[in-house]
Amino acid sequence: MNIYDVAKEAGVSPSTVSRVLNNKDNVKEATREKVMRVIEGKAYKPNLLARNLSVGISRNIAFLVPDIENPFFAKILHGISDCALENDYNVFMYDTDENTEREHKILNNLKPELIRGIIITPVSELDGETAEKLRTFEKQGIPVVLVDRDIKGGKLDGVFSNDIDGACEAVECLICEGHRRIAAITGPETSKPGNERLIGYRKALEKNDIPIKSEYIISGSFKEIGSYYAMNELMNLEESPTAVFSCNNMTTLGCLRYFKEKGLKLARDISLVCFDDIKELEYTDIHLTAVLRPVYEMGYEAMQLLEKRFEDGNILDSNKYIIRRHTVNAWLVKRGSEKYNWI
Amino acid sequence: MNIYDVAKEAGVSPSTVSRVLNNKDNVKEATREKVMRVIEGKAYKPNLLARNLSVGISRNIAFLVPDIENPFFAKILHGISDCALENDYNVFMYDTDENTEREHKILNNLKPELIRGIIITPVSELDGETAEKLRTFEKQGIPVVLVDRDIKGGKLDGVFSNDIDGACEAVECLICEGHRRIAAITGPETSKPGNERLIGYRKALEKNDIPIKSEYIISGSFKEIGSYYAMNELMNLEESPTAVFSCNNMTTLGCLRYFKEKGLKLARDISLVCFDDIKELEYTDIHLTAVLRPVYEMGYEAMQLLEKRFEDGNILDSNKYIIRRHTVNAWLVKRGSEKYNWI
DNA sequence: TTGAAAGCGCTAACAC
DNA sequence: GTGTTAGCGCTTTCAA
Repeated sequence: MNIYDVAKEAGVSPSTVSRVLNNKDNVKEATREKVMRVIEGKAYKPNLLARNLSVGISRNIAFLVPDIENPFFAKILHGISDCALENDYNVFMYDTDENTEREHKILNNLKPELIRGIIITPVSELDGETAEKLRTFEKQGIPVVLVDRDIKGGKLDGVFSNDIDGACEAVECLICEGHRRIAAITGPETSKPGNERLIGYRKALEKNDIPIKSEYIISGSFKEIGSYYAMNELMNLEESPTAVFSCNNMTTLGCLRYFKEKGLKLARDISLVCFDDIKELEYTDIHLTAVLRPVYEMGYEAMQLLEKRFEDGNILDSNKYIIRRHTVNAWLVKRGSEKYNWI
Repeated sequence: MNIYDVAKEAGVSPSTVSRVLNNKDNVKEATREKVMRVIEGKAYKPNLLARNLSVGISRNIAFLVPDIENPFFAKILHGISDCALENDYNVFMYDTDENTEREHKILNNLKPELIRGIIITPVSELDGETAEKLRTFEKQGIPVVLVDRDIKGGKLDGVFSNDIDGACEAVECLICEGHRRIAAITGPETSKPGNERLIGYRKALEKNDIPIKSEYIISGSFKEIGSYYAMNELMNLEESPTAVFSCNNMTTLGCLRYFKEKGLKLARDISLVCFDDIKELEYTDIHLTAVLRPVYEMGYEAMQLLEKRFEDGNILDSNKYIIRRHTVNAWLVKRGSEKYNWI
């Protein structure tokens, strides 16, 4: 059943059916109703493939995520997915596995004709190739919205969080507890989150006249295992830290693993504050003091930004191409892990 | 740039270009090379939309998931996504939010022309409408593969786990520890996992001549809050249970919440075994004894089953329509929470 | 307000 | 082996 069948049945031309289907106003009410009756009677649904081919645009968007098993990203995807559903968009999901090459491959295979826009949390901010590819998509009229992480050298739309202030607040909370030997297990410094959280850490120390010791700053690569080794290194220092700032949920797990293995008790032998929450810990003995963010909302808003870009029409047409970057605030929730000698 | 441009450039006809593009064998090697040079030189990529419209099939699949924030499903998606990427399929992700109506809506809006197949964990097994819709897709030549949960009254391909044996083993582990008053916080009995885990629970008790008390069986609806209330109800019984079998990761969190609030200590005041793991608890004081499954692999295999169905060709053509249902084994990992009066 | 016809980019049956 | 041509199902000028 296609548009010709409907036309014949309704005694009009295909173009009229098309007009009705697309809510054009230049069609007589009586005709519209006549056509609608056939459409509903036969439960006719237009073929999107054909329409997309004809018009040149689809209603699919692609989301490239570094690790869908990380609850942070699952929540982002949930937000995107909800907003997309409400506005009748479909979401392609691609897991880049925190792997730059894989990201390139996926980006290369992405068919412009199949997608209307891209939402991405890029693997690395150092990576010029991804940045280049994304800009190419923009030039082709396929807008890109970044989430959480930025890309190399370039301004693209995005939803980010104020990590500097959040991190600073977290570390100051440690300082308030009397800590002076505070270490940081960071992510890749080349990523916006990794970088900004480190800046926040530095800022807090500087503000409080605590000298920054380079041996107290170790990258855990935003991974549990990396963090575990980093923790090990830290605690083997001659003057080991009394407190740690962990830069994301994965590195936090690495810390916890280390503490557990070494029998270090949180809030007694060691203090910990971290970026991002781990909700499963709520009912355990681990009472994480953490910087929280409106994660679901970040995903939801990314999709909204993308739609705004669709509404803008083709960027190439206008010079008034406004970059939209939104930064949401993070906040600290104290639960006890910032304490020391407490128990 | 389209197939005509390539044809002109290479001095052949569009159909020859098409033949080269699709690796048909009836084209002279010299011609093929000539065409390939143009294709590569111009970095020409065929328009998938047009091809799909022409051939009538696409390389997109839809995955309908009840809750992408549940780590279990995130892992399933990861498996699906990896297998899809390897075989050059794209994955549409839809979150049904454990909501039947939403599931129907999504299924209704799914465009047959846009998808080649469906992988779904249906919200409810009681729901005839979803079952009906899925069968309609099958009839249209769009195969469906179930994951984890079954659908009402109908045999469709799927990947499941042996929940009966897994649950039984878990409960027997409690019995071994001397427990007699063992409760179960179940999921919807109308779902295969909910149902089978309950059967496993019953089987374990029967095998060990322990009478089954209906007040010991309460549904937590596979949700944290439902489980929390269920736990409350259980512990207010005159003869409250000494051990609990929790039927999934969400209900486990509900139990933990209750225990925490009431100051009940695991392995001392109460015992707990559960279905599915919560990996974040590994470094805490909660040492869950849990039934594990090869979750990632289940997702990966679901995608493989779907491809097998694609290879089968149109079901309507042949009467030898073989249903492929695979059941993976679950296994128990003891970590201590099955103990009682232990600490 | 409506219809005829060309076109979106590709495939495939048929002819040469 | 290769080219011609008629679709796939829709949109959109242009003319009426």
